[in-house]
Amino acid sequence: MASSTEQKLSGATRLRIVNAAECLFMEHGFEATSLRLVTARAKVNLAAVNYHFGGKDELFRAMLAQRLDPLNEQRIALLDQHQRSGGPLSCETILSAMLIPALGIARDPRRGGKDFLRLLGRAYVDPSPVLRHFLSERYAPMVARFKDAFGRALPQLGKQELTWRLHFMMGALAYTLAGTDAWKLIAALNPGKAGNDALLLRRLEPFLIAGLKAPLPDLGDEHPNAPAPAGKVKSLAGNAARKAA
Amino acid sequence: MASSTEQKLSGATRLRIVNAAECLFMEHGFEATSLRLVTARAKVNLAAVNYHFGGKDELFRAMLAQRLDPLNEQRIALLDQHQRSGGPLSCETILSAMLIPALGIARDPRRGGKDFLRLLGRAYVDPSPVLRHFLSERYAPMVARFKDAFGRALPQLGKQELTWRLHFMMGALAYTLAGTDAWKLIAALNPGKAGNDALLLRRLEPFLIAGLKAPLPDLGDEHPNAPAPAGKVKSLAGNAARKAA
DNA sequence: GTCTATACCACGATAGAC
DNA sequence: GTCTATCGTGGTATAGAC
Repeated sequence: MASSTEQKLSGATRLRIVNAAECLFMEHGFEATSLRLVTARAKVNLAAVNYHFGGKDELFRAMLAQRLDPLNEQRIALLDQHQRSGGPLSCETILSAMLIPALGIARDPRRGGKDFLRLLGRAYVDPSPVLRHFLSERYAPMVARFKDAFGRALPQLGKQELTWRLHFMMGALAYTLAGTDAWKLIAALNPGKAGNDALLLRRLEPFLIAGLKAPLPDLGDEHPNAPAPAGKVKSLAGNAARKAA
Repeated sequence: MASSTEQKLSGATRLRIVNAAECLFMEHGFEATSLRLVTARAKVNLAAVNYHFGGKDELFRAMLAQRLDPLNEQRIALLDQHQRSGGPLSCETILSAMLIPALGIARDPRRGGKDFLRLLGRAYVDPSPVLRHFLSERYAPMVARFKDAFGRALPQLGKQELTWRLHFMMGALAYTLAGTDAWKLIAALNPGKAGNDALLLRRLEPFLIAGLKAPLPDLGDEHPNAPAPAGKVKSLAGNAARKAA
């Protein structure tokens, strides 16, 4: 049942590097973290990063996978557990299988805490194609399982519509977890209190559930106040025809 | 009635720099865009950036403000227009005042098109404190106006709850606009068709509206003087206590 | 006040000695 | 496996020309 991510850990050096990189990447972000800083904290030579990982990018991805894969595996396991326990699942139950493992990370400083979620949210909107491809690959199994589960719970949604709603949901989730504001806000309001993060999720939950269950959009273009029949907009084609470097 | 953002445009150099920076920042992102590239495209000396803007950060912020401020002013103007035309506004109307100006930008390559919205979304999750402060400052007037409008349309929400829901909504919105996936997906599905972006917003709209109107969360046993240990929140913490490998 | 040339120092990467 | 030396490129600061 080991994580499916790990290659051989050849020595202590590799481990020291990822551990140092973890803190620094989460604290300062990718670009603001220099390999010289990482190697200094890890007490290894600068060139060791290149030897063990091949470059800064790959160190980043390795560190990300080490946290992300267990999170998604945990989500799937929780969903499995719910599905084994009988009848059809409610949206609330399915959603909780996504949120609770994330909450567990947010509460565990040893797994990066809120900083990891923030880093994840940032990576999610990063324009770098390699990072995007890496992330979607890592997310794919989890997303597929949950899409299926939500599809059963929301049969009125077509396949396309379901895809979009999950997209919106992941967006609200990513930004909520990623934004510094949310965590700072709850920390400022209730400084001494535990469970603020749980409170945040209990607020996010009804918002997302209602969004998922929302009535189907009216996609007809025939409405009097519908903004754009085809003939009306000409600038879009020009935009799509822009040069792709 | 002019934009409240602009200081004196002393010369052509400053303009040439922002124009060049706009394309490059939007295309490659902040870090991947070098000042040497910008100044080369603008056909000005490298040091001119530092002279006119003080540094790369401030050039970025200046360029961002030039696009963002008109967008938010347009949103406020649209909301004003709706409010002047009579009775209380529906959530749908208020939301449309936010979405339609953004749609206008997405469709206008001369204002950055979708690239600008993507850049905006990225900036939104940037960990840099200066950038965050800059953005929240630029957003503040618009957010305040819309918060007030939504507050009237959703009187059942308390002030705090309203704040959170707007936060969630902005998150889903920013993510949807920022993500490359959404635009690529609609472009792939309907390559020749105009109005795809409008279609996306018509799908996003009911999701957001339903989320805003969602029933109030059950914040359960949280009381000011009842400190909550981990085991307290039953449905969440109980499950969260699973193995932490 | 504007603009230019140039010098700095930190960064990521790499080759080659050990 | 590890280390040193070095390369090309990045943002920035400054001195001085116009």
